[in-house]
Amino acid sequence: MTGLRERQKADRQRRILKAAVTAFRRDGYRAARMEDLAAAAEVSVGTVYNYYPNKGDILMAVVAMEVEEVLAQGDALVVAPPRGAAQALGALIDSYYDHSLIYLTKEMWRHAMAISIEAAETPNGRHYAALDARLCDQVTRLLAGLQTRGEIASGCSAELLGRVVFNNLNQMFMEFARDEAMSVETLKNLVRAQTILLAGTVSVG
Amino acid sequence: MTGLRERQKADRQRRILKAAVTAFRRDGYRAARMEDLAAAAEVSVGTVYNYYPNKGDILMAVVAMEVEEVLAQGDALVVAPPRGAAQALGALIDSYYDHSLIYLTKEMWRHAMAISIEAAETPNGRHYAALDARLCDQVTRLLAGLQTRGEIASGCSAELLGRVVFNNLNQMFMEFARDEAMSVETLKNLVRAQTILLAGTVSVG
DNA sequence: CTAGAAAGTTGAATTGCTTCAAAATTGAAG
DNA sequence: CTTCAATTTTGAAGCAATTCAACTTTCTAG
Repeated sequence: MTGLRERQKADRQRRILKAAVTAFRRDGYRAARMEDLAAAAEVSVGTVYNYYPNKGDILMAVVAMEVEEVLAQGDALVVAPPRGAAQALGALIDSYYDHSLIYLTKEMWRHAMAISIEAAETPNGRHYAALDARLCDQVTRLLAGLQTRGEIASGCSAELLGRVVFNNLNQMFMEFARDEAMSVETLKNLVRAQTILLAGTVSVG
Repeated sequence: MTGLRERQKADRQRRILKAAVTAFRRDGYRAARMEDLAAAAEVSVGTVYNYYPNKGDILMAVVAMEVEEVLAQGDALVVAPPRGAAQALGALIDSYYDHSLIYLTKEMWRHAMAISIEAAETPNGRHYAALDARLCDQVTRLLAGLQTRGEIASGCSAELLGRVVFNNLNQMFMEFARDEAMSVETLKNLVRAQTILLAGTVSVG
């Protein structure tokens, strides 16, 4: 079943990813050289490229870890949202932001975002776009649930509103990543006010 | 006054920028090599670097051209907006999108956006952020004007709403740049619906 | 007009990501 | 235990952006 080859392969994969997270966090994504990273993982540069097609993909693997966890947390909230449109949306958005810097630094996020735009048509970019789409969908599902519970006017499309809310929180997260000095609390407060404006306009009671 | 040196300098600057626009549009930003670009401008690579600190800055110069013209057009609209919140906002946003691919291709936009995030703390990134801020401010000024004219509820902060509208149109523009297949018309229709949702919630009459 | 300083140009060297042909390792069959 | 095919690893070569020390051109003053 688990032959030597397979075990070694899994082990190397793990070592490379671990080395990458360490190096990226310590030196920054740009400054971390593929050679250093390979050395830390105790493989050659060529081997790293056997596991990941390029440097950006390694970063994307880290992003995926972060976002998958965020999505899992978010689903729990969508299933049982707090009372009130503002509370529910606020809780979801806070949970996103609170879990945004566990594996990634702002600098790493900046590069991840840059790659996702720059290389939109590559597996890289598509993967990132897919994660984004799932987050957007999650916001939309929450809004749809709130409509069902009668906490948001049912006249307006949850799709449309969800997209706008998501676009806003996403853009604000970029702002946050851009500005090393901005704290998560500041971000949360800003977006909370904006989201209340958005949801408030269509909320009931 | 205009010594030989100054004339040559201005001439080279112009030649380099022109060569860049041509090369970027023809070969794509990534594929256009600094050497080709230098050759087309009839200078050496080193000279290009004497005029622009790096490849990204050349692209940013082109972005600046595009956005400055967009801002000028927009100001005309802000001064005398059409009747009705939806009409006025729609006109402004359409004017942005209609003038987005004059000098730049989608591919160039993608790289420009990537650079602006990736290198947020460099002159490059700051310049791009400043242009963004001016666009956001323009949207806000339009909204403030509509409030004065009584076409939007004066209870809500023009700052806040302007930011949200801008974040949304900006994010949608990124989507547009990411997707080679999306037409400007599609983009305009999508954003129009979203903006009406946003403005409609606070519009009067 | 000429010498020297100032400003600008040049392209070869450097750097770091990526590729790829040769070498090494692992698994399977006899 | 060999043999050989399949898989994987390796690191040197290739490529494109960027730097920089040597070289030119332009300007200024005498």
